[in-house]
Amino acid sequence: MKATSFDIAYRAGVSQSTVSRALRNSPLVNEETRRKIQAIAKELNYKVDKNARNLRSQQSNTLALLLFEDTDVDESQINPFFLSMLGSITRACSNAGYDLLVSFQEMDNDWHAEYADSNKADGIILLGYGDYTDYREKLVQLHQQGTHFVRFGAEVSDMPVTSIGGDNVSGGKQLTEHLISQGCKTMAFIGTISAAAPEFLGRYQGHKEALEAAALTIDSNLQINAISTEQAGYQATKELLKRGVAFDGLFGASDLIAIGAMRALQEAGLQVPGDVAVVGYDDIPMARVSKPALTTVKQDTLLAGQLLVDNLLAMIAGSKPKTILMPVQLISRESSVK
Amino acid sequence: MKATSFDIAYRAGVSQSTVSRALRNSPLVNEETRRKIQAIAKELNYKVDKNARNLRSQQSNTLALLLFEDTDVDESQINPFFLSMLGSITRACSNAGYDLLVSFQEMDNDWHAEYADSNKADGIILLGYGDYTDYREKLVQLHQQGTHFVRFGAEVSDMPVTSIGGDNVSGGKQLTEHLISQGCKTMAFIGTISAAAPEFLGRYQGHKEALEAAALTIDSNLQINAISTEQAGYQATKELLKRGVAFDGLFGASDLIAIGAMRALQEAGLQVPGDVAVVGYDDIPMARVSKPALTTVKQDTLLAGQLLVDNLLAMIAGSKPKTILMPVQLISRESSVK
DNA sequence: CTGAAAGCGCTTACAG
DNA sequence: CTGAAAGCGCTTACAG
Repeated sequence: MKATSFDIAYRAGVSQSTVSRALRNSPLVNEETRRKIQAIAKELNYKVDKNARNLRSQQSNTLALLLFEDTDVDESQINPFFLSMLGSITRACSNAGYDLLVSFQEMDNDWHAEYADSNKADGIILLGYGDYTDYREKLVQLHQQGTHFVRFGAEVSDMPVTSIGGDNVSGGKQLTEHLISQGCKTMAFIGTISAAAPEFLGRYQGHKEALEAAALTIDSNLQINAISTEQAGYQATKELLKRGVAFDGLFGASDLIAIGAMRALQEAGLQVPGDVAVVGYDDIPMARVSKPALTTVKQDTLLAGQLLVDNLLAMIAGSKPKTILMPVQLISRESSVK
Repeated sequence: MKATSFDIAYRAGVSQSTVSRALRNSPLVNEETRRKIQAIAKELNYKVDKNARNLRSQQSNTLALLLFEDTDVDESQINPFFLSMLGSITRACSNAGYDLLVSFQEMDNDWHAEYADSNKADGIILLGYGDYTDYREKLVQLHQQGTHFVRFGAEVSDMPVTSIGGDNVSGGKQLTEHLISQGCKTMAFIGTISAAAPEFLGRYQGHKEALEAAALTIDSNLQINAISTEQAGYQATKELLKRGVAFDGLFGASDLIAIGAMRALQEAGLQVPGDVAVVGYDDIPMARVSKPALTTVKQDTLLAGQLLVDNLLAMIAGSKPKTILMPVQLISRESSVK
């Protein structure tokens, strides 16, 4: 069957302890002995048993990635924005010699206890926008338990948590200034404005700041709540059109919302960007492909994934939680250029 | 610190063995004793240590998902088609009480030894199209080692491996028949035709069968190799246009290829579908959004993910490998309807 | 530099 | 139904 360190010890004529040391590159081993042992290990196709190692050393060398979804979203669809972070997270983990456990969670599950307490993972990465109110409570519990975790998203007030997120206020501002520069005077905003959705709230705040700076009016009739799906964006925009308040610019709080909004506008016979200029947020792959291609704000997901892992590892090693605000980048495409 | 089964035993006034049994719902425990133990466990926030359990019981209760990429693809991008399976795979795993380890691999790495030998995972799920030649060799090794694994994709000839895949021949045939029904007479095929890419090969075969059945000619000048990226589809189509051979239908071997192809056609001043009808393959989210929306073949990724997990678990439990060919579904959209 | 020994926290025959 | 004991395969003080 599977070779153990005792099998190697026997063949090498040394003790099992020495095998263990040699394989872990301990300096406490004669160079020649080490080479001999490593040769035998290779020959026998030996791999250290992770369960034994982890049990003994009391660490799992594993990180857990938990993805959250709004429960009202189609089960099969994950927000493509978070998916795009998966690549850099897995890569950063494997570079650090860590394994990555991935799981989708409903907000209301018992996930906050599951991973760290069972020694499955040394730390947790949290990804996903959901109802912040539920979420916050679990975060508090995680923190009280002393679990190491990091999350992508807006800063969590009055709690020492490592949050890495894009600068939503700046992104919202840049997009709105861009719309203004294209001549837009009356702008709609589609996306939930609530403390439960701090990302969207930040974008909306930037949006307002830009409007105020340009002395443009903010009409609450031109804002409609929507979660981050194409369908929600479509419905909200149809609802908006029903209200009969004219607008020449539309800010979708996410790309999915904006893409749904464009569909609703086009179905209503409006030209994008001619009649209404549209912008989104996230720069998901779809944004390049939609017609017209969507102007948006890009968050550097590659960097974010790397930072998430690096900071989690640092926390496990004992450093303090911190907040990182990543710069965002405006990507101008056809949907907003009049 | 963290509670152990001994802590619970002490408080409950029973032996540690009884605690273990009670928590695993063994019938060998008095109902009242069990309730008492479970209450204490809950109170202490006790979770079974996975490493200890796994070491003792010699199974990891974990599956590994390995995603492969062509090395020439942008590092940050994963084929959205495979990503869409991630959701159903994680869900199927957690329903079965298994954890899922996710990792991206380069084809040339040592992944085939990494997981099973170290007892990290009881079985492996392989996802991704890559160069089949390299791939096949590793599969043989995995099989020889007795590792349990399943893969999504075309059947592997003369090797007992569980392969679950869509019916590429049927899909290729359906799409081509659809193009013929729209009046196309001369069709281009963009996608690598090689034994190293059996998925595309199957689609091409179905394509040819449909053309032959309709007595249409197959011009090798109208086929160009391309891997599954938008960029490759774009480049190949530009190359095709340079050849100056006229065509009125274009079959992209994947949606990404087809979307790149549409861009090249449109840039060349051709109307899709007016001048050239275009079809793709996979039904990735982008296909709905592109303009014109892309006609394609949908593979049931939800079902596929579930089957992959179910069959891997069955193999671990001792059942024989098998091949499953899943039906595919034509989705007709604007890009092909003249 | 090396070996003997303890022990990580469980599960599971074995005996009662 | 319950307990005492062995043992999964390692790592790591401890002693030399």
